[in-house]
Amino acid sequence: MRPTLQTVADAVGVSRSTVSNAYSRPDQLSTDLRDRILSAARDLGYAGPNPTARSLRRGRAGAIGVLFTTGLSYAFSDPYAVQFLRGLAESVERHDTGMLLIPMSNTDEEASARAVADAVVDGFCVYCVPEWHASLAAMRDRQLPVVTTEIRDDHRGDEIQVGIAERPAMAAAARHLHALGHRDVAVLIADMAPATAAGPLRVDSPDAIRYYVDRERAHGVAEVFPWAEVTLINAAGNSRGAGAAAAAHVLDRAERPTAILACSDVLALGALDAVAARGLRAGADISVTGFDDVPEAARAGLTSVRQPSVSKGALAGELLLENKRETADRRVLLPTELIVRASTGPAPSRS
Amino acid sequence: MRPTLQTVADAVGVSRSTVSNAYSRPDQLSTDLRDRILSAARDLGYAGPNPTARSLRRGRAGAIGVLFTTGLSYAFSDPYAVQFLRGLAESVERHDTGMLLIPMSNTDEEASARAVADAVVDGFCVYCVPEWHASLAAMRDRQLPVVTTEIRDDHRGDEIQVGIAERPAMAAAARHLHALGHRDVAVLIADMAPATAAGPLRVDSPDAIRYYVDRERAHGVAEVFPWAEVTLINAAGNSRGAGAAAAAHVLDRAERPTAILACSDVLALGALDAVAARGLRAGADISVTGFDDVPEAARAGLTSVRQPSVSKGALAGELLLENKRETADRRVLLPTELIVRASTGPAPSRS
DNA sequence: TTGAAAGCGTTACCAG
DNA sequence: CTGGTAACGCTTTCAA
Repeated sequence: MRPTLQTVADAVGVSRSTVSNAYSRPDQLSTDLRDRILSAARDLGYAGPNPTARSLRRGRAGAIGVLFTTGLSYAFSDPYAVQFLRGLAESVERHDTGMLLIPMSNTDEEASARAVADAVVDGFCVYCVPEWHASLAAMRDRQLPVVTTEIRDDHRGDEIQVGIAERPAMAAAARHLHALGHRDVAVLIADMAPATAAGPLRVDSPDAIRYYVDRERAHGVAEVFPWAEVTLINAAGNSRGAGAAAAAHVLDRAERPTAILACSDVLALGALDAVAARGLRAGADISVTGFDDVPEAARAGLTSVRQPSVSKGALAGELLLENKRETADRRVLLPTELIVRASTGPAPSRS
Repeated sequence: MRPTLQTVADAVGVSRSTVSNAYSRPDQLSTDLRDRILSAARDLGYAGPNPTARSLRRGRAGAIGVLFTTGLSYAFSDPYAVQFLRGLAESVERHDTGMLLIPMSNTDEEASARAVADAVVDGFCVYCVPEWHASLAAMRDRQLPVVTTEIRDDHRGDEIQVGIAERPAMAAAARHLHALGHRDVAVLIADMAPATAAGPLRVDSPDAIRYYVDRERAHGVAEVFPWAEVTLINAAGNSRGAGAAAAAHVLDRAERPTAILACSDVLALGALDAVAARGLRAGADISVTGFDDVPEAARAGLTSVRQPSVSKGALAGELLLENKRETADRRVLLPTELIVRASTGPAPSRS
């Protein structure tokens, strides 16, 4: 049998409490005794206080659960996600807390729900999970603090929210294109619902778009361009490849749009790939905008809507772990900014 | 106070065990009683069995800890890491297990060590952590099953190992270049130790390289080219930007090497960026090879050493969670293959 | 099909 | 500075 605190206590001839103190409160006992206990523990092969037992007793798991969609491609392949996660990791670490990754399977929602129910955590951070996913219900059942990256009007209970104003942010990009004379634009969304086909999509209103972020950003475009004249393309995934494939759908048309607004930089970078592959010049023959302003965007000269990804993650962690009481502190709107680069330019005159 | 199993049991007028069964063994009681219990639980606001308590009692944490270096850039920004992680996630999920991310801070090793000591997990997966890191000692103290992605001769205890033969894999790339007539080559390593300066590095033997993977791959190069004639460049980070900056160091020399062997694809892609930025043609003016064969490599026409990243992760998870007994099953060598693309070509004749 | 009892390994409190 | 006592919330025999 594995040695426990008791084993060590017996060996040294002290009580459990003292051994416990030797590990968790070094100042509560003489250095001498502490050393004796620690070395006895080593000799006995005691692995240190059992974290599970400690958690139970302390009433603190020492970790937060991170729910994120696996989508068609793995979420972390988006640099934006990586940055968000880094911010989250930093603040979580400062609170001596870990991150339990809970990938949301799209094929087996029940498995994910079970994972959520069994997660040894003190709270959850939800990131890009479709609102209909079974695991979200399971999460609410846990009645733990929750932070989301979506600022929603239908504020669910007391979820903490940290995010950006999606519509105006995207509208800024749309307005930029409009000012450049563009009138015929396409919007690239990532819709990662299972079994969605990539390709053009015809919906009467942005409201019909399933994912919150896609939907809101589409609304932003609709604020500037009449929705009926906008071409909506579903990339069915959030990756560079998916973006390229989706862009191909409109680039190869006889009457191609003069601009493409992508809902993420990875999609936009893919669109640029497709543009280049056809020998077209971005910013001249066709304009492309992205969203997030990831490092690659700068390198590629991509006009993009910048959002503070790292801070978003850091704040999410901070708010979740400090669990502020005042509602004002539980909803943070972060600023965005349109960064104009070479990928956008005046609309070419139609032939 | 929060309701517990007992609260529900009292309310319904049954024993704790019955309520427990209602959740964990639905077949052990009548549907009727079960429904009564579950609805009472809902009314009382009972959040379901406490995962921590359950873990303690069952002796199973239901998660594995993933140790990875944060390096200078966040580890997941390497597509290779993402693929590995995806494989790991898949097999871990199949075992109804979660993944607890434990980033290894380079600036505060003790914090990481504490995180490892407190992690509620059943085992660890170590991925790209420098061997001297304090957290590894903390991990061994836990005496839990461990899987590494390095096949080492100094086989540490009974760690499970799944990896590739690093030297021969890299030697294949070197041999390919040698056959093309290259004699003056540079090697790009990622060495992410804290406070390392990027730039050329002069070491008497690959043995002096700190990171296992860098070291072994350098050895592979040394099997083909006399080490004294190889230029070693430290990118001090594993990112595209770091690769570009590192490559610049040799590209701007009067006598630049005719080929660059990068220890990862992201570094190689960065090198290609640097090559292109100087108006040089990869595969003609200078050859570049990568390692991993991530999707971007194909897109960029990069010659690379392919390794089965996803399977590596999947196998790591599998072996860790099944915890096979026989030593033969605890060490898996995965195949690699050199994929030749346009980024390598005959060595240009020296002017 | 249900219930009673016995822990799982720790930490917190309070007395000495 | 040290030790006894009482939880923490659950699962698991085993017997009824």
